Amino acid sequence: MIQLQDDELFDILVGKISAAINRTFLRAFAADGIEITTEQWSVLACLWKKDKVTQQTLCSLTAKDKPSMTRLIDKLENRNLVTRVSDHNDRRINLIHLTDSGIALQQRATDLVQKIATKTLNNITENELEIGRIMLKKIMINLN
Amino acid sequence: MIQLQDDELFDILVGKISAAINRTFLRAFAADGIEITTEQWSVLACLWKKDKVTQQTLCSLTAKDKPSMTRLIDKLENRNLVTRVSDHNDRRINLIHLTDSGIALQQRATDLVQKIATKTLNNITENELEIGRIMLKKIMINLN
DNA sequence: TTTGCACAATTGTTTAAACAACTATTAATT
DNA sequence: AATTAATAGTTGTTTAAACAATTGTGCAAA
Repeated sequence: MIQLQDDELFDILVGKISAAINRTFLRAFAADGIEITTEQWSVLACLWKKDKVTQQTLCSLTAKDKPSMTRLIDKLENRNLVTRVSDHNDRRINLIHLTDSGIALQQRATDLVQKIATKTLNNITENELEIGRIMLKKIMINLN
Repeated sequence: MIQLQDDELFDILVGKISAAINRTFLRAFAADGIEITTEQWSVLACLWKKDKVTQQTLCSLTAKDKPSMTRLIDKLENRNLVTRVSDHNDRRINLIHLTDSGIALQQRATDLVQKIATKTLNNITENELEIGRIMLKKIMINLN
């Protein structure tokens, strides 16, 4: 029998960890004058890796639904970080392109995230990290 | 240098795991005719462990802020699962009491959560679970 | 061809969450 | 005793997220 209350899995479960990470992110970004939310960052992070993809692709990568993505892209477009470019072959599709500002943001944001990650993972051994990742991966698989 | 993108820590980070758990919970509860949200359950779970505590205590236990807790308690009170009882010694304080319905719900909800937990943790070894918990605990500490 | 189905994205609506500001009560300080 | 500070809880407002329903486009079978 698995003991759930009072432990760290419970914390995941009730979203404590992701909420804490979210807060940390927002504050760190704001402190650095980068005015984007964690969600917006997660989309940008996908684009920095691979640009000019459909909104649907971004949905899959970030596990958000389509309406959420539409509004996330709206905000990123308002801040002039991305643009919607209609696909010539299939007019249903918007390809999301990074703007120059969007591209320019990558280095600063990545540095900042790296700094947060380092702090967040402080004092965790290689082994713990590896096994922990395996556990999380299995959890994700079991949830689908 | 820690590789963040494309892995399971990234999934925590962007809230994928807690969102997935949240969805699973909501659906399982709804399917069983239990009309409470994951957040409401997390408060009830605290109360089933220790009843008649302040809202502030529940805030700490669930890592939510006071306004969120006020509204959570409002909903639980509307569904007749808890009541606010003013403390005689300190009238600022509400002690949150489980009602009979609130107490009665415990067994069903706990069974259901146990079932979800078992499914979610399927195929994860004792060792992975233990090390994973250590990792998550350290992450929580580092975030505070 | 046209009818139906599938897909990409959007809009509408409800519900939750976060931050700030406020009220009421108690404790501390002078 | 009077004033100030601190604590518990609430309310107001903004912002995000989830679900359902809709629009527009492309594809495939009758």
